[in-house]
Amino acid sequence: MSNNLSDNVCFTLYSATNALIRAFRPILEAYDLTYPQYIVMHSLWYKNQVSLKALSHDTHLDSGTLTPIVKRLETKGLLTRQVSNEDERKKVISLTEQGMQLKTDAEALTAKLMARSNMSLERIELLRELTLELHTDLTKD
Amino acid sequence: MSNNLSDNVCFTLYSATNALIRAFRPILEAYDLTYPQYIVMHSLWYKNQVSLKALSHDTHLDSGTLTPIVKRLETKGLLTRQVSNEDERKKVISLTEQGMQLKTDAEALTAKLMARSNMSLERIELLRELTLELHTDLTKD
DNA sequence: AGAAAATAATTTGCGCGCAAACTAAATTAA
DNA sequence: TTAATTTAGTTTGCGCGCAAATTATTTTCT
Repeated sequence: MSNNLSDNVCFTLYSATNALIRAFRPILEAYDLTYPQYIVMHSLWYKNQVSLKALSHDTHLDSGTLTPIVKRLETKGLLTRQVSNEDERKKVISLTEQGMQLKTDAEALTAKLMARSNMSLERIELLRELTLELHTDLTKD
Repeated sequence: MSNNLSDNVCFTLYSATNALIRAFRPILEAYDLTYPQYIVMHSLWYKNQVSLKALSHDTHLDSGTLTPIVKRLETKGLLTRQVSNEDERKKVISLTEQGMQLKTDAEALTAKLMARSNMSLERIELLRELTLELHTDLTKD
């Protein structure tokens, strides 16, 4: 029977994620990005010229969440949105030259941030596996 | 060198937390609570009649986040906010009878939710320890 | 071909999460 | 004692996160 909030895995997961995004904020500010925007850029560095639907699949973010994020990145000049030729419902999201140039600098930010924590690489990798497993479990029905 | 988003512990942590809150939503809807509101109630079931400052410490939530959450819980009749007698800057947050009655039903919700995942109790406990460690690491300076 | 259903993206509404600015009360310093 | 500083809580502004409603296009059915 758990009474203290920290005995509760949901609470510790929730708190750790908030703390992580908070820790990311000042680092990402140098690139004028929020964490969700960084996720989108990261996804595009790996796989460019995708539809919003595909980007939603890759980032695990809702299309209603993604539309305004992508618009803001467009305003910053990091990507473009063009109506697809084959299917006019779709939009093709493509990195600009400027958006691609961010990659070199920004791609290693995660390692930089995690290095600040005192966790060992083994425990970080374990955390990665467990959160991936939980996400898979929770989204598979 | 990681390229795929799922290779990134920050991303898996972030996605798992979003999925968890999404999974919680329909369960908590029966109690007319959001997940952060549930955290506040849980904290008060454990330690009642606290200031906003103390509640902020216990829940790891910002005072600017907490004020509107607590106000909504007050509107629902689950708690009251009274100016402290000793220090008029402080407000004493107290559960109402209705707020206390929720406890019995709602306290076991986490277990109910986690049971839906296929993770073993050992791995859930490991995840709890790792996220607690990460949170401690990230908030200790 | 024309109607019905499905799909892609946007919009709307609401509740966070938090930095920053603000108000009011208490404490400390001069 | 009164001025300066600190502390508790609220407000404001912005960007999510997501369910639900909406618009536009494509596919499927008859």
